[in-house]
Amino acid sequence: MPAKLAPLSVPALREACSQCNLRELCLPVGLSEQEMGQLDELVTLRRRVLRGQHLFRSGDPFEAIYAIKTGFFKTDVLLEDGREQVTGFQMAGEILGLDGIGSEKHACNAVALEDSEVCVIPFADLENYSRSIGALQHHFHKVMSREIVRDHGVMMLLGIMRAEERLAAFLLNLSQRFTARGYSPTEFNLRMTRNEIGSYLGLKLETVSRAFSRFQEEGLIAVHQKHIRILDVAGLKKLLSERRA
Amino acid sequence: MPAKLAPLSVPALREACSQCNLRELCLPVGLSEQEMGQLDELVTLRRRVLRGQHLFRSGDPFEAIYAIKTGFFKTDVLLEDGREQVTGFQMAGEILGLDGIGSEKHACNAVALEDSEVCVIPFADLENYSRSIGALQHHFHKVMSREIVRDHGVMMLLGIMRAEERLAAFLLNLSQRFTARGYSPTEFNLRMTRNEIGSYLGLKLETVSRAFSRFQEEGLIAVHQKHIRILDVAGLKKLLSERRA
DNA sequence: GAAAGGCTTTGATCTGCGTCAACGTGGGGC
DNA sequence: GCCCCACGTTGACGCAGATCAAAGCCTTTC
Repeated sequence: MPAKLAPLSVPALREACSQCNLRELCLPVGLSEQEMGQLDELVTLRRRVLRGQHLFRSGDPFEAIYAIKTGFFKTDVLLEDGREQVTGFQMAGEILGLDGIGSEKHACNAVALEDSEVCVIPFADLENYSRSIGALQHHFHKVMSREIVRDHGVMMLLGIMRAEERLAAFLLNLSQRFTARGYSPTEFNLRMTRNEIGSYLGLKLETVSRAFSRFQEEGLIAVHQKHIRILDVAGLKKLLSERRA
Repeated sequence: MPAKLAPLSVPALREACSQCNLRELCLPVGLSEQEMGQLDELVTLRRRVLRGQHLFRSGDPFEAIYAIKTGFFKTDVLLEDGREQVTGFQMAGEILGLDGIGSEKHACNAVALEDSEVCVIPFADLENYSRSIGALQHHFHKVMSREIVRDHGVMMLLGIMRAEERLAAFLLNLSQRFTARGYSPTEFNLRMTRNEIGSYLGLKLETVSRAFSRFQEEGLIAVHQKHIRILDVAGLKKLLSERRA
């Protein structure tokens, strides 16, 4: 875990949201042409975060939320004794930093898993704009709400599913999110290590590795290191719905 | 699990937020006298929910969020095969229904664990009011954000803590919330069954029961059925911070 | 006030995943 | 292009918590 700081800030390229190819996935969903133009004033700053660097750390003062323009992140929480819980993996178009609003400090760490770029959305500005742009206000509320629903899904993973169910749910979720971004639903590269997957799913890395091997033996997927090919989507889904003794 | 429906709606008693003794805990936190008066127009409906009844069910159309005036709730998500994950327990002053905003349908079930009363907050109205009352807007965002942080805490429980750590964290959390409401930090009645605690903590009811017994043997608490007396707060906290082989 | 049924406790046994260990492998840096 | 080291795989074994079982208790209902 590299401790280097200070990813550089770059002055805004003049385009922001209205020209962004993620506008159908990200904050501007549902805004009119003209309203989206207003967002261009809101999002005037980008920030590069190199692989392994932190976008923010738990305890940092909260000032902005971040929309991922390119790249891949994980968020995690650390216990004093060093145990780590990965709370999520985020990809392009998704929002980081919502946990910081409540206490005015970030409540988790956000680490880039590959070289990434984020749009900085100063939170006070967002609240101002969303007071005049109803669609922005409403969509922002939806984004937060979906984060809550997503978290409840993870609680189900962790609370009641067995190891292979957890991994199947994880792969199907990734597949669906890659699809929404125009990538293959069945073939992708994992950006995270087995250890990070395990931490997210409440499993040890050996268990994750064994589950991958088992899925491969059963013809559900083909794994080679971080490269995954899903061979039998229905089979993975069946794993999720069937309970066994 | 009783399936009775249709809790009755009662016309608003003319007082709502400005006279409510929960106003320092609930949505109106941080509002001026005058702004709080405006909330009285927003919250014009209460609803009684008897023990065992649902306030809403997963899939119900989302129209309002709810502030608990009196009583105690659980929220849960059910898997098709009948497995249940309790996602939270809510008490007076806390907000229910935030999960529904994103999809316009409720994403969990909310069940009263004792006879309860909630204030109905029509969501479209809340968004309107919060466009003119900045403090309301901001506080609402804080409420949602804290829900996300709370969920991350539960993910930590479920992902990396052992059974006794989970139960200790659960008791300390209840204690702290009772304290904030003016009740004893060390003596209270659980409103939920061992099974519901287990479902929340990702444990089986027998494990919960055994952990209670163990805590009692060790002099940390006194348990008699649903009645809990915490004898050694520091001891419970120590359980959380110390890692063992 | 008695019966019934849900909830809780406790014990015995089982098992899925963790732990420990050893070895394989591929990508990044010199 | 080679070496190194972080990452991944696989096997053997152990244990925390699940499962199965049985009995007692408390609350609700009529």
